[in-house]
This record gives sequence, structure tokens and C-alpha cells, in this order.
Amino acid sequence: MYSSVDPKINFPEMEERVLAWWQENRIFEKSIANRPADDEFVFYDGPPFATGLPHFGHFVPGAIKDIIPRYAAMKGKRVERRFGWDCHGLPVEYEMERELGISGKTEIEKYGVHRFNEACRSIVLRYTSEWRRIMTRCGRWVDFDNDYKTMDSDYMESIWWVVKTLWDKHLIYKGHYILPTCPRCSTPLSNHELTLGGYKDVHDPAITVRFRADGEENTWYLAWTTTPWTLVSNLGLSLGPEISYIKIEDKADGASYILAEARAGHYYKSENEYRIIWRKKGAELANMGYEPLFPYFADLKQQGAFRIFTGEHVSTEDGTGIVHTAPGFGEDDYQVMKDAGLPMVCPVDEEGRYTAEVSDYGGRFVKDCDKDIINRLKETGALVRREQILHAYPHCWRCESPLIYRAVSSWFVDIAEIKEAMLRANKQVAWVPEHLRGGRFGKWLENARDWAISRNRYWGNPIPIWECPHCGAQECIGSREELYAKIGTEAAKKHQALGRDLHKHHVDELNWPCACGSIMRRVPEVLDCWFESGAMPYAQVHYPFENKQWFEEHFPADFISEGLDQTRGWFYTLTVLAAALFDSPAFRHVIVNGLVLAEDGKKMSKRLRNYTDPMEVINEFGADALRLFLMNSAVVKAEGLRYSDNGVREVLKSILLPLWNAYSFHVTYANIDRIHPESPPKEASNPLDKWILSETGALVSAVAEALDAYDIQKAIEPILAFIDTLNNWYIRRSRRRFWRGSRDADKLDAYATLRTVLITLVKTAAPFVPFITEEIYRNLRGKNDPESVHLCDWPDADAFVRDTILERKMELTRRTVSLGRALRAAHELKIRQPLKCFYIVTRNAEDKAVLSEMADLLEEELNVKSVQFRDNEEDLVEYSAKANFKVLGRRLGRDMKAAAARIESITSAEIRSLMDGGEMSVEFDGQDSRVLELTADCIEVRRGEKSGLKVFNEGTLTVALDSEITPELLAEGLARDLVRGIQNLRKEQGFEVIDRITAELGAPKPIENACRKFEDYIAGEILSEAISFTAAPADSAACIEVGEYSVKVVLKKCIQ
RNA sequence: GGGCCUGUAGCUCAGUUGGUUAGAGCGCACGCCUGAUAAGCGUGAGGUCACAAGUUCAACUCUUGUCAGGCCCA
Repeated sequence: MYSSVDPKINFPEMEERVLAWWQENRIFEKSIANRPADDEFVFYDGPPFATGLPHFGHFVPGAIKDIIPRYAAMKGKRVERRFGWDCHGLPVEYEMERELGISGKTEIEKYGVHRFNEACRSIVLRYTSEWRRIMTRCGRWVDFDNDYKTMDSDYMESIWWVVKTLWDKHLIYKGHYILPTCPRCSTPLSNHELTLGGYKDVHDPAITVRFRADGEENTWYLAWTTTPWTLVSNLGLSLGPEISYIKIEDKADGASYILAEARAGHYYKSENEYRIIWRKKGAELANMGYEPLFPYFADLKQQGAFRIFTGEHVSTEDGTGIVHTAPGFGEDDYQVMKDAGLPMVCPVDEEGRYTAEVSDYGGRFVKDCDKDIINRLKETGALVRREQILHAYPHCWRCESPLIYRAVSSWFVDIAEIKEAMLRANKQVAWVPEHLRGGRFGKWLENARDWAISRNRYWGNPIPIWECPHCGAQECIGSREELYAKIGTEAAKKHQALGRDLHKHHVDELNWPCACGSIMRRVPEVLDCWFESGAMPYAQVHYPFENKQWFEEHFPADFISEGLDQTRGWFYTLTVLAAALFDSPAFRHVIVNGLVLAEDGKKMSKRLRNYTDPMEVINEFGADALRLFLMNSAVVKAEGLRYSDNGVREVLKSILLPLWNAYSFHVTYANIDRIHPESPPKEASNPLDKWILSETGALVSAVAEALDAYDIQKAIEPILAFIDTLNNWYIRRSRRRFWRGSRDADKLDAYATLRTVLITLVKTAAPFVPFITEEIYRNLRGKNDPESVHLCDWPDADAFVRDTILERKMELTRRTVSLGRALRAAHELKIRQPLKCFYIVTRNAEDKAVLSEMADLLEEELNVKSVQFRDNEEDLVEYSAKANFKVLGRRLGRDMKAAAARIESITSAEIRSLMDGGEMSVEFDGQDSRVLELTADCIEVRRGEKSGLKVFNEGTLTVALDSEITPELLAEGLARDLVRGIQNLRKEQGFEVIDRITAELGAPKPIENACRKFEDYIAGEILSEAISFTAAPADSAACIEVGEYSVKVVLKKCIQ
């Protein structure tokens, strides 16, 4: 016996039961252990920050990361799935700062790096249990016990190995990065923080100064700046290479000035105030020299400073079209100077004060010096104009101080050096969707700049580089062993005793003597946490200190999946490191998902409350429904998806419930009949069985093919179509076979078939909807089958006899039935009313053979006494012809149009002769040819119903009905209608499906007559022992409508 | 400003190497069916395939440009 099935299933509750069963029976663990250890499918999970709770953005990759490994496991692979946590980085530090009520580097250092870091450590895993609960509830199988954390000291040691390996390959260098920094907090800000603080409108001085050109009498370059304090660090002037510049003679002071032609109007009211001496493109002026304004860095002139440079960033929107360039204070400036090979000049300290390099202002806050500098320029005659501007300027989100862009020293990975390897690696990756390889990701690789991997922060993996402040010697340390060898036994022992932790506060004090006599100290920075997640393939297994052989045999990963936003994130960092370390990709296949938007098409926003909490959705509709909704969309191809509760409800209604109903049908009747097959029918003879088994084989192949290509959406489609077909054709057509009283071979075959089909269907659907499939499987499985659907092997498509001819036959039959139903509708004849004859007219011999084979089925489905074939197609339809463009287009080229017009005028008789295999030649008005030889394949025959006839036509098939209703047929119709009424009543009055009844009817004569005539039929349908008639029905009698009559009915259950 | 993606029915989306009647689901209207059905089925209405130019005998499909939306970068 099967456990009985509740047709009113509550899916969320069922899922909870399945979850509990999985856990009790350790099914996930078994799904790994029961696959051979030497045949692994390697999956990497990208680590999320655990500082927030999972949201819709995590459900999509979560489902994808569940589906592909489940499928791989069914295909026989061992798939370890370790969850990972990104523990380091700014989000954690901010969270901690907020909790501790401190802010910024100074305060953290005052608080104590040791205490601060330990506090961070204590909060990073705060939400892990929530994550575990939610991910598990979604049906995702992933190992949270054997997870990896970027803050584990073994993980961190592997990162050191990665850094050291890059170092040895000369891929790491120290450079500068221009960052907005807050002088008050004395800390650089990330992009994210910039957004936090926002831009405010402030008034700043905007001055125009002149630089004396070398070798020309009284000639000056005009430059404009809103940060006068950066002028002391000026090393160049930048011009747009394509911008037109003019040299003019100022009639007022007789001096000559160079500026962008487009900006002259800003400086002179009228063109009469100056005379143009020449016009030149910026590119022509490159490398011209000028005199430094200030003496502090004047000696750099020998190295090539104080020249004209060109850059694409220069515009003529404001200023003079000539940009004062100081490498320490602007990203573009820095790039220009770096390309020119000039040294960094940044005479401003962390707190925004001039260093001693600027003797006149040393120790003073730079912005406070603006006035003095302007006055000094005025005195020396360099100041041309002084204005005020109101502009948006970024401010610190902590203290609201205006930020200062300034060079911060940083460690870089030399991307230029490994770009070729990265591009090579990318070629080996199968992207879904494919366009990412050459598109967004490929383009990003091609334009990648050097990667700044250091952060001036605390809670992170310390950069394992030690430097001598005296002689500048540098050493990179790649392991604890190396570190211990350097610091000596004593210090090593102490470090070991304290837990061998590699965080900043445990290693900053570890020094050793430098050869020069000074001391090697660690550089202060920690690593970008992206570096750590990018190194996850190595670090999660503590490579190369452990698992060396395993790793080398199992790299790269077979599969990863994340969102489109990881193009610049994890996908990139994985690729950089794998290419640099092993000249390899880090992953072979990747599915990239798109963004989940709210129903209104906007971003999901907690504040706007424009979406339902995902856990609520799961509690209402179930995780299967949510998963299927998400996966059956282009979000699995990096496109956006509008989430809607209604969509999930729709999935439940139109997919999961029908699946459940099919299953419930099988269980209900199999239990009544006590037939519980455990294998497919030995040799199915009923065409319906043969057909659905063949379709099942097709289903298995189609799903596997799509999944092998990592195309989840395409894999789901045939499953949905199959569920529909199973319900609306196989089961509906087979209902009588299950319902029959006898226990014949056909019935046994029907059960065996349906059970096989259901078992196979849930196996193919198991990766997508793991709960409902498990529930169904466990009830239907045989004694020797695996205990869980997720421990099963992927079904063998070859085990199903494919009969594509039969598949096509059934397709044709369904189409014919559809036509027949439409025809009945046109006649306004209900299906319940039997009719004498259904005529099929076709010239296609093959179709005719098929339909005649399926005549029984057509008769039953259309409720007709017979199906007859006719050949007199011309009596019912009119032919017209259209050109077959595909065939004729190649042949005729530009004469196609004329030929098409000519073909439309071919007569019905001519068409018929062509169809009969004839040939004809027609004249037409072509440019290249005037005679057209036609055969049947040159035209497409269209059929139109002749007017006045009730016939329907589709393609080569025409159908008609004999619509005469004889008294006999009418009576039968009434009998059927009565059955329908009584069946409804049975249901309403709560009789069991197998209860036998007696019926007492109060009915008009025609009904009574019909009833007597079809008594056996009625009794068989409604399971009645006796049907009696009364002229005086009881008051309690129910009233049903039969045809145009009312009938009073009293049903009683027979006591057996 | 640059890159990538998207634009097809009221809504959500399919649409093979270019071939002449552009599909599905939801919603709407009408009808049918029902002892597996919180159901199901059928029919119908609903389209300038964002716009423009080009290539071609032929463009939803290929090219270029424009417009709109999204994401990323600057």
C-alpha cells in the first residue's frame, strides 16, 4: 500500500517534514558519500559577508548552486559543497565602529588594534545560524559544518603563500593610489563611504594662474584650479590632444597667453581685447616647458617635470582648457605623471598638513593655506583672476569634513604582466550566458588596470611584507615556518603559544634585524578582502601546506555561479590569481545570474517595502514554488527578473499542483485496486502506454542535454510541458483503464506505466524542486530503490523505447481532437451530447492511417459513434497557393516577387494537379526569366473552408460533424447529463469514491425513459445498486439540472 | 563619457542557420468538462516585433545609427 495522499496538500508543511527527514537520515551526507571519491565534480562557493541576512539576491545563486551539484551527483559524481564566509573587510569594521561608538583610524588606534580586531572577530559570525536556517529551508544542500572562513589562520597562511608566490614572480609592487581621505579622521575612504557621506554644495576659491613658458618672451600658459593648495605640488600642465588652443596677445598688458580657444570668451568680454597669434592642437604643444611657480620641487625639472602633457581627461567645460597637474592629488594627474615616469610628489600628511618639504607652510592644514598662497601668487604676478565657485564637493560621512584627494601608498598586483594569461584562461571558461566571455567580462579583462590589493585598515589579512625603514630592504614571507625562521625560536614559541594567529595584532610586533643593522618591520596595510576570496580555491584547502596532491588534481573547479555584479568581483579575482599562479582559469563553467527586481521593476528596497519577505513567500507557497519561479526565467542568464508573489502562486497552481494531482490520482486508485507495481510494464501494448513511455525517454534526454550545457531555464521547459501532457492527455485518456472493475492486463500495464513515468519524472525534476519530488518518490519507490530521490542515479533515457513515429501520431491525434472540439463549439453541441459521426477528410495517406488507427480514441474523446474518412476534400475546402519562398527564393532571386504574385493566381484545379504530382509551367513578369516551372514543392497549399459548410480546416486536415441528434442520441445525452449531476451530488454529499448507493429520482418522463434505456451504463458510473422513480420525492431531495429538465434526487449509501 | 545587456500582445516572456499566418502563460470575453483537480480544457479579441536608415528577391532575425530601460566602470 502507498501512504494515502492528501489532495489538499499544504506544500510548506510537507517541505518542513521532508527537511526533517533529510536531516534525521543524513541524506545530504549520504549523497556525497555514496559517490566514488575518485570521481569528483568540483564546486566552489563564493563567500558572502555574514554581516547581513540573506535576501532575494542570494536565493537565485543559491538555487543554481543547488541544482547543478544535485544533477552532477545523480550523474554519479561526488560533489563536496563547502559554504564559505567572507570575514574580513570594511563592512565588519564599520559595524564594529558603530557598536563601539568610535570612528576612524585615530580612534581605533586609541581604542587598541588588539581589542578592536578581537571585537570584529566576535561579531563576524553573528548571522551564520540565520543563514544556515534560511538556506536550508530553501532546500539548498551545502555543508555548513565543514565551511571555510577567510579569517581562519590556515586560510590566512595560504593567502600568504599566494602573496609570496606573486612576489617571487615580481608581480607585486608598491605604488600610489589617489583616494579621497578625511584629514580629521586621518583615513582614506572607499568608494562606498564616499556615497555614504555624499556631496555637498560648498563655496571654494577658483583661481586662474599663469605659468611662464620657456624660451618665449613674456608668454604664459593659463591654468585654473579650485584647490590653490595643490599648486605648490604642481609638476605639469595637461592639455587635451584634440582641443584647439590659441596663443593671443592681450592688448591690455601686452603679454601673450595660451589657453583653449573655446575658453577665451570666459576671460575676455570682447574679441577686440586680444589678437590671436596662432591656433594649435594640444598635441602639438606637448613637451613644451615652463617655469615652476614654487621652488620646492623645482629641481625635478631635470627629470622632465614642468612640461606640457596631454590627456583625454581634459575638457573645456570650465577653466582654461589647461589643467594644472599635481600627481599626488588627482587620479588623472597621477596617471599622466606615472606614464611620463615622474616621481610621486605628495607633501601632505595624513592629517592634511603640509610636510617639511614645503618649508613655508610645513605643519599647517592645507586648506588654511589657500589664502596665503593666493596672496603670494598675487605678489609674484602669477595670479590672473580670482573667483568663487559653488560646487558639489565630497564630505566625510563620519565627521562631515571636506575630503582631500591625495596619494596613498598602496601595494599593487601588476595586471599588465599577467593579462595575457588571464585572457588565455578566460578562453577556456564556458560562460552562461555566453556573451559574457567576450563581452562584459572579456572587455573588463582587456581594460584591467593594476589591482590595488592593500587597505589601510585593521581587520584583515596583514600583507606579509617586511621592510627596513633605513635601507628599504623588503622581504615577503610565505608561511608561518618562514616567519618563525626569521624571528627566532624564542619569538616563534611565544607566537605559537598564543595560537599562531596571523592577524595584524599578532604579527605587527614580530621583527628581525636587517642586514644594514636596522630592523625589518611589517608594512602596516592589510589585504583587500577580494584578494582573499579570489584565493579561495587554494586557501580553503590550506594549499600548499596540506592537500597538495588533491588540489593539484582538482583544479580548476568544474562549476561556480554568482551574480552579474561579480564580473568585477569574485570572477575577476579568481581569474587574476589563477592566471598568475598557474596560468589557468579557476573555473570551467560559470552560470551568471541577473538582478532580482521588485514587481514594480525597481530595485528591491527594504525602505520602500516593495517586495514580500522571502521567508513569508516560502511559508505561503513553499520553497519549491519559489525556486521554480526564479529558475524558470532569464535570471539564470544574467538578465533581470521582476519578482512577483503572483508569479510564484502561478507556478504552484499550474505546475506543482498538477504534478501533485497526477501523483495523487495514481496513489488513490492503486490503493483501491491494490496494485503496486515496482517496475515498468514488461511489454506495453496499449499505444497510450507506449507513447507516454517514449515521451518520458525524450524528457530525460532533453533535460540532461540542457543541464549538460548548464542551461537551467531550457532544462525546466520540457518538465513543465511533460507535466501538462501527462495530466491532460495520458491520464485523462487512461482514466477509464484505471476505473474499470476488472483487473486485466491492460489495467496492470496502466499502473505500471504511470508509476514508472511518475518516478522518472520526479527524478528529472528533483534538482529543481527537491521537496515535492522527494515526497512523491518516497511513496512510490520500490523496496530495493534508494531511500531518497536525491540518492538515485539519473534515469537512463535508453531504458525507454523511443518511438518517434508514435510521438508524432499522438501529436496529430491531439490536434485532430482539438479541431473536433472547436467544431462542436461552433455547432453549439456539448461534448456530453453523443453524435453519430465525425468526418475526417485528408489527402495525406499517412495522416489517414494514423487517425484511423486512433479512431477509438477519437470517438471517445469527441463522443461520437463513429469516425469516418472521406477523400472529397474539394467538396469542403477551396485551395489557394502561396509561393514557397524558401524553395523558390534561392532559384529566382530578384524575380521572386513577381513569381509570388503569379502563383497566387493559380486556380484550384491547377493546384490539385500539382498536388497529384503534376508539373506545370506558367508565364510571369520576371526580369531575368519569364517562364516558371512549378512542382508541388514550389508552392504552399492553403485551404479555406467553403462558405455555408460547418467544416474546420488546419493544414492538410479537414473535419466535419454529422450534427443530427436522433431521439436515441438525445436520450443518451440525457443519461450522461444525469450521471454528471449525480456524480456531483455524490461528491457534494461526501460519499467515498468506492461507496455503493441507491438512488431515488423524481424526474419527468423523458428523463425516466432515458434512464431506463441506459440503466446499466448509469448504474456502472454512479455505482448504484438500484435506481427507483417516485412521483413524490422527499423534501430532502436535492435538485439537479439535466438537459432542460429538473430532477429530484435522493442518494443513500448501501450498507454492505 | 565608455562598456555590456534588454526593448515582441494590457502584463510576464519564448522565437532555431533571414523565407511571407510571429507564439506561450497571466489577465479579459464566451463556451465546455469534471468522482484525481485550492482545478482542467477549448475558442476568441488583442501586435507598426522601440524608431530610422542600410544589406537582401525577402529582415522580428544581419549592419549602422537614434531613443528608452537596466547593470558595471569613469
